[in-house]
Amino acid sequence: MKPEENILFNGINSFDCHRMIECFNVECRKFKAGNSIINFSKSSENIGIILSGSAVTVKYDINGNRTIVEKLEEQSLFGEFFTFSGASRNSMEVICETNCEVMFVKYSELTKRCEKACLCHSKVVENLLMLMSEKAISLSERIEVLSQRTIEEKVISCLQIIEDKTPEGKTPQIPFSTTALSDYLCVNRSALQRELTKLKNNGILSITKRKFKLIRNNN
Amino acid sequence: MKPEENILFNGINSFDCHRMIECFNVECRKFKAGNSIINFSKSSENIGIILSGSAVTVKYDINGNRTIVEKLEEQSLFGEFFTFSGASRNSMEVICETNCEVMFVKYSELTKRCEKACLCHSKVVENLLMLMSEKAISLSERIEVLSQRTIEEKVISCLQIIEDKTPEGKTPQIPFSTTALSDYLCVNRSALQRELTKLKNNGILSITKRKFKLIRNNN
DNA sequence: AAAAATCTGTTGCAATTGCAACAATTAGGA
DNA sequence: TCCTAATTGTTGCAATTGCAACAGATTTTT
Repeated sequence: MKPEENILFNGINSFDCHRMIECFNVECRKFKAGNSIINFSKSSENIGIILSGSAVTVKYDINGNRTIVEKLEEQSLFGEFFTFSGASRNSMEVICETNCEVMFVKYSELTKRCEKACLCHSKVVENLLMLMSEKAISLSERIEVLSQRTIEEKVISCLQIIEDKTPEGKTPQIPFSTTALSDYLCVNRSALQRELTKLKNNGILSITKRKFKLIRNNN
Repeated sequence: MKPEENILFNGINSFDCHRMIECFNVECRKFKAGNSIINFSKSSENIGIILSGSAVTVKYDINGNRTIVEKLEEQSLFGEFFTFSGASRNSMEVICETNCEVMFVKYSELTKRCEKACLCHSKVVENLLMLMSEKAISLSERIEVLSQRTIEEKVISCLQIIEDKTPEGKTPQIPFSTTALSDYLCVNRSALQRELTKLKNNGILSITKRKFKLIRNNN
């Protein structure tokens, strides 16, 4: 995907885009599946945007447990919160799931005022505010899931959020393998498996591969 | 507190502040303890800032269980994520704990370009980006705590974050009662109590009222 | 196509957690 | 001040969860 097709430049014409990409010193890099894009232990000045491929933000705790903090798809932003606040969170890292193209923009470029491209500059800031909001909402959703007390409730809450986001007519789909889902839900894999089987047996859930359907009893 | 003393107007002189407050059509309102400031089920154009008092963002799940999503103190922003993304998360609400003064700014006012006050306008946007980042970080911290597998790990993780934020020389302090802490950690109160007692008996933690100290064995 | 690695699904058992019930203490209001 | 409500601290028991170990299925690599 070309940098100017990125969601950050939404609503800005091609000519202005190219001018800004130059003006902002945008840097594009490619990464191979499995490699680390960025490690938040060293604080960075950059905001990253996935142009193609997918990645995950992971965190390792002291015991070596892996937690998937967030799944990053095409058009996802990362690093922006730490960049803007100056905080540095150790042991967090962005890892490519597939080969990725990534675009980096310096924070200082985004907030500085630039006479040449002032109009579209505010549009970029507006887009950035929207992207950050959406990301924060996905963090809130994660909290909603994790705040459920039992594995069963966590699973249902998670699947319901996915279902609500799935466009009319499409089949809801879990974006993870079962193993990765257990990392996302922060529970033991086999305990998750047990609950999934139970939900299936009780007719509450049907799953084929990653596609699923929740059967609600609307009484 | 006066609107111009608000953190959103950081770094902007008093004269420009007054000009912007007028230009932005800022609205200030007072709320009584226990009342609802805003209900996110109807999407709003406003960003709110607590000028005085404290409030909580609460969420009700399908079973009617109440979860405290966030504690809002003086200078806290709320509604900004939903405002910018246009998403509407039903069943979330901001409730006053004490009497509150709240300032509302329309989203459209913040992103529009304004010839009269352009320089300080970008400063406001920069401030807003920082505030949103900090809020997102506090959401990430919540996830970090909730992603711990056991109550013991959750408590330690939570207390460590508080300790890290406490300025040199001051005693770390839990911002909740034990009962509220169990809501924040999403665990059973008496189970939390049991773990706290265990940590104390094992010499890992000392607590007096809400003030505490973690005794780490740095091997 | 064979071999290796990873993922899925299952189960017994031990550890952790939730629940309920209770007494003791503290905070808040009349 | 006294009374009431809320919070703290404790415990036995039941339910849930984590752990380990395993077999089968699937995917990836050679």
